[in-house]
Amino acid sequence: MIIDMNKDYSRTIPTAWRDISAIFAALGDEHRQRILLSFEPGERLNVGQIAEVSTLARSTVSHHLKVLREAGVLISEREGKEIYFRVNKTFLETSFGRVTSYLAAYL
Amino acid sequence: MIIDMNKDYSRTIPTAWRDISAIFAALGDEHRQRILLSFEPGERLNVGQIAEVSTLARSTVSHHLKVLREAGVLISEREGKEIYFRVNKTFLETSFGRVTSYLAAYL
DNA sequence: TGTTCATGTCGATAATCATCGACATGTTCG
DNA sequence: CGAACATGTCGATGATTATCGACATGAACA
Repeated sequence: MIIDMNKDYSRTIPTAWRDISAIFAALGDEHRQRILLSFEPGERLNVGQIAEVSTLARSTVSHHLKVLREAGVLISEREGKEIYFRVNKTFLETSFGRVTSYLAAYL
Repeated sequence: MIIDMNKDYSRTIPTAWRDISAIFAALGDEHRQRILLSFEPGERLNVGQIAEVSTLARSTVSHHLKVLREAGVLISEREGKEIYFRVNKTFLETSFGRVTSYLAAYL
């Protein structure tokens, strides 16, 4: 049974890292961290609310929210005129869990 | 007793996120991910060995290793002419652990 | 000491990303 | 339908980062 061969740099990134790499990239930015951390447990915030407490222009916040959503960190759902964001806690937990397991087993 | 006030964007990033934000930034890059993943458990690699399996110039690899070292992901130790890198597994485990705990408690 | 080898650093250029205001889209409601 | 509002998108500009080759540093060893 073949396990991941290390040493060959061009091999595919292991499954455990697929999701997490987008998360890393998304959360490598401080503005996006602050956006994530501005959520309270179970809370939903719309773009206006997030932009309001931010120091950035609304369109810039919108951009960061897109990055966070595409990485799976946040989930968006339209509600009338507004679009509410919430933390994808389950996804984050399983992703970090997978990475922690991979770390323990293979690094 | 005051806990972290959310909603105020300019507040300081919580302690659990201090270390991890540099890790996120460091591991947001695919080249740096591949470097990390090229280590086998307990293995130590020198710059030449890492550069050899990489597609990048040696000086570029050196740059990425610096980023990884400054983020605490890798530890370097000189041994004669060579400088060996190894994964800072303990640091990564505790950092990911803290984030997982914070995630469970506050998001 | 001087040569060789491994690595770090520097400076220039290229590539990527962040930021903004203006405009487009889509929703509500009169 | 048309006005008002919330959000997304676009294009331009500025800022940050990646990348490389050339050179500097530091260790081993004849």
